Amino acid sequence: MVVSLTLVKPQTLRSRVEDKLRQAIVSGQLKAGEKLIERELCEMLGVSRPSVREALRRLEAEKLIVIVPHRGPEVAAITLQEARDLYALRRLLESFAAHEFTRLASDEQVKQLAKTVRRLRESGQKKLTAGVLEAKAEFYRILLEGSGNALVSEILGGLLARVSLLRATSLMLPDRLPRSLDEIDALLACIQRRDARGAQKVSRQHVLNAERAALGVFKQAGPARAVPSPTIPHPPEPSHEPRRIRQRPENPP
Amino acid sequence: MVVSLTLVKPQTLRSRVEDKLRQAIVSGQLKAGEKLIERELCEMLGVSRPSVREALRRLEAEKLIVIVPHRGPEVAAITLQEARDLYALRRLLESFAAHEFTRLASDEQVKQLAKTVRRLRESGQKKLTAGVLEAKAEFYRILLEGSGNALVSEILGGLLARVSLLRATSLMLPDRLPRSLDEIDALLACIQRRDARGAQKVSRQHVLNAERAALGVFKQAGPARAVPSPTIPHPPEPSHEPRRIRQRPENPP
DNA sequence: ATTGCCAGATTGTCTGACAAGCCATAACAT
DNA sequence: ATGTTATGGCTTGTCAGACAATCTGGCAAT
Repeated sequence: MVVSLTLVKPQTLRSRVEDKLRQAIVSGQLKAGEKLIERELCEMLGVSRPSVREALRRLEAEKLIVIVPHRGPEVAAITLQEARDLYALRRLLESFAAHEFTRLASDEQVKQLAKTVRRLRESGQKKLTAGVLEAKAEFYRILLEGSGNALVSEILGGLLARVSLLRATSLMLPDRLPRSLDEIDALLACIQRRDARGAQKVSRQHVLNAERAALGVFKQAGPARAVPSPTIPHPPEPSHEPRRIRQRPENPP
Repeated sequence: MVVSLTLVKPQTLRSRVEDKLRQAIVSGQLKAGEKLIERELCEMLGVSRPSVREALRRLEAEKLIVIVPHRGPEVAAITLQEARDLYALRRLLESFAAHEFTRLASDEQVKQLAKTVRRLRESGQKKLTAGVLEAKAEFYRILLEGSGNALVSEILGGLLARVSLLRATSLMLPDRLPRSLDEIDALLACIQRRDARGAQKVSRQHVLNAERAALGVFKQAGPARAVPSPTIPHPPEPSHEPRRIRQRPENPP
C-alpha cells in the first residue's frame, strides 16, 4: 500500500543537524561572524553535544564556519581578498560548466533549462524574491547536472554556498537584476544554438559582472569584515607574499 | 635530548588524529576501499571514540573516506568516471594556477621554483622515489602560494590528495617520469620568460598527459573499483543522465 | 541452492564528568 | 586616569560508559 520509500526517513540525526545549520547559514538566519555556542545549538536543535560537534566539523571543512581551538565556532566571514579569489574561481568553474553543458546536455535538459529561465524572468519581473532564488537554484541544479562533471558540480555548489555569505548576491541587488536576467538569456541562447565557446564567454562575463556588483557593495559597507580578528593585528600568517607584482589589468583566462 | 616533534603545541588532539589518518591514506598505508573500524582506530591512535569520529567527519568532507550510515567508514575508492572528472578539474585549476603564477609571482619565487625543479630532476635521475615526491610537493607548494589565489590552492590541494588515491601517479610510472620532467622544464621556461599563456598551455598539456598515463594503468588493472557497492546493484542514484550525447573528441577549454 | 532467521559486531546517540584554555571583570600598581 | 595583573565563570576538548538501531555473516530449514 504505502509506497513511501524512505522518503522522510530520518537518515541520521547528525546529517539533519548539518542540514539545518547549513540552511540557517546560507539563508542568513545565522549571520556571518556570529558566534555559535555548542550548548545553545544543542538546546535549539534538541540533540546532544556529540551530534552537534560532528556536524560542526563537517561545516568547518566546508568553510561555512571557522573554529578556533578553545574559542569555539563562528559563522565564517569573508574578506575582500577572499571574495575576489572566490569569484575568480567561480568564473573559471561556471564558465567551464556552461561550456560542457552546451557540449553534452541532452535536448531535454536544454528544454528544462529554458523553462527555468522563463520562470526566473517571470519571478524577476514580479519582484518575487523567493521565486527568484528558487528558480536560480533550479537553474544551477540543471546546469551542473548536465555539465557531466560531478566533481565540478560539487565544488561549484560549495562555492555558491560560500558566496551567499556575502549577503549581497548580484541577483539581490535591485538595479542589477534586469541586466543579470539579460545575461542569462544570452547564455541560454548560446546553449540552444550549441555554441559552447560562446556560452563559456557569456558565462564568464556574467560572473565578472556579478562580482563587480557584489564587491561594490562590499566596499561601501563592508558587510562583515574578516573573522573578527582576535586581538592580534596580523594573525599568525607565516612567511608570505610580495603580492601583486607585475599585475596587469586583470585578465585571467 | 629527545626533540619531541610536537614542538610547537599539541594543537588539538583531534587535529592530530586527522593528520595521522590523512597521511596514512594519501601515503597508501591505508588502501583505497579498506574498511575502517572506529574501535581499531581508537586503539591504534590511543584516543577516544569522539575524537576519532570527529576526525572521520572531516575526512569525509574532504572525500578521502566514505561513510555509509550504519556501515562505517572506508577509504574512498575512485571510479574511472570520477578519475576523469578529477583530472578535468585539475587541468582547469592547475593551468590557471600556472597562468597566475607567471603573471604574479615575484622573481624570488620564480627562483625558488627553478631550484626545486632542479632538485626534482636530480632526484628523478637518481631514481630516488622519496626525493621525487618531496620535491614535487615543494614544487606545488611554491606554485600555489605564488599564484595569488588561496582558494584555488586549497581546492587544488584537496584534489591532489584525492589523485593520490589512484596509487598510480604519473610521476611514479617509471617510463613516464622522464617525459614528465621535460614537461615541467618546459613549464618553468615559460614562467621564467613570463609567458603566462604559454605556461597555461604547457600546464594543461602536462596534466592531460599525466591523466593518460594514470588512467592507462587504471584500465589494465582497475586498482580499486568503485566503493564496494552495497548489495544494491544501482545505489539510489535519482533521476539521471542520458549522458555523452553529442560528444566531440573531448576538447574542453 | 535459496530463503529466512539469529547472534555478534559496529555504528549512532546520549549522559555525565572533568581538565584546560579563553574572556571579561575587578583589583591593583604606576 | 591608565595600564597591568589576578580571578572566576564559561566554553571547549576529551574521556568513559552505556544502550538502541542496524548491519553482517553464518546456520538452519525448505
